Amino acid sequence: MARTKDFDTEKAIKAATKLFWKQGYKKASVQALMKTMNIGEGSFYNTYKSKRDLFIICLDYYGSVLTKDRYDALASDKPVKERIRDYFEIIFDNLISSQGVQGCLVSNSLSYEVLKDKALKEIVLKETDKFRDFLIESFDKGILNKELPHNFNSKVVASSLVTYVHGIFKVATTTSNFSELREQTDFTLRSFGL
Amino acid sequence: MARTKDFDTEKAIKAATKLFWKQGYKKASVQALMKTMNIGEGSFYNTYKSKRDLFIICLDYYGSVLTKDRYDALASDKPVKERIRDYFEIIFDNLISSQGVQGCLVSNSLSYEVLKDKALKEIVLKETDKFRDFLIESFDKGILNKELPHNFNSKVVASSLVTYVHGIFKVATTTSNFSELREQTDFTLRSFGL
DNA sequence: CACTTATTGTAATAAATAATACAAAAGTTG
DNA sequence: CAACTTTTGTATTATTTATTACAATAAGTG
Repeated sequence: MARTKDFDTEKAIKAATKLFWKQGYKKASVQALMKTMNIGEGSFYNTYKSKRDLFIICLDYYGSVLTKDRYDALASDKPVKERIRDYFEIIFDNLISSQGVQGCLVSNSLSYEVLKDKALKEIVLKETDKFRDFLIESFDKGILNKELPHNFNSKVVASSLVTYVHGIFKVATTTSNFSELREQTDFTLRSFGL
Repeated sequence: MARTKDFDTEKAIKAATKLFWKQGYKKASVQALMKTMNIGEGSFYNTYKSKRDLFIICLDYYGSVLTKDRYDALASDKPVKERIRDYFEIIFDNLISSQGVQGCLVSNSLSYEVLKDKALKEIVLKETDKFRDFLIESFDKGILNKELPHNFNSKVVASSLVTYVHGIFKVATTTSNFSELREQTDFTLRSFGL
């Protein structure tokens, strides 16, 4: 064996993920990535092969670490409607307190640059499917506990909500009026029977 | 006076608008724009000054010409619920029959590259406001005609629907399963009391 | 302590980008 | 038809981009 890495691997990935999150896959330049990762050109290509390979690692990190709290909220033991509200509370907290980090890395990654790459597209789509499946599961548990009517259409509600959430992330890039967003989200949830 | 332009101005703008629509502001290169506009380098910068100035013209063309049918549907004399369904019918027709043209130019333009430019941002936001205002007006007419309950909250429903439509355009870039999108849209509209 | 091997920074490369300079060509008007 | 002015294509520039080559450096291991 020889020398070990100088930089903190997890910190580097976390910083890179945040930059991809903030600026998107295309816009986040290797230069900027290296700077925020505290890493030199040599180390970068030596360790991560390419920007694309780093992005894959970051998507994984985002899905498994940075969004853990959201998914935990959806899977908690509270009543369904509280679970869903908790989820959106985290989303909105994130939107408000974020230092330039915009919405959701996965949603932001539904862009030409990413989707034209078959492998990247698959990863991103798998992640959005995961979100929808978590919602369905959370709803179904609510039906079982008689908190939702037995004819509640989990699949359709989940799909509609996923679409709506994509919209939120989009709208959030243009407005700082989060109370309005909260209000309309509350309306939407109630309309959906949640 | 001297010689007149060789190329068809309206056709050129239409082609440019479609390319911006398809690829987004950043990705649509001047080279590609010139090619689809059937125009040379000299003419391009001579006539349109810059890519940015051309984009402003295209945004205007999109808002006033290319989306006329959508807005006409919302303003027709049919009952509210039919007006809204007509609107979405046009949207879905557009999604299905489009040759690579994705969703909505304005919604697609809510991107870093565009929003960082104050003037462009203002134009794009004005256009989304226009859409929301058309919805509110359409709803209010429905309330007046007793087609909607008197306590129907036009503003909140309109805002929520705008957010949802942004989501649709996002989701549409990843799926070709438009019947599922139709189904969930129908569910959403009914949930919103439409 | 020296040897091995991975890490790291500097310099260089190659491709794509928006925009400019300028001279040749072409149409309109008197 | 000739003067005038705009249009147009070519060549050039300046900038940004991801990636590679390579030599110097530093850390473990025997």
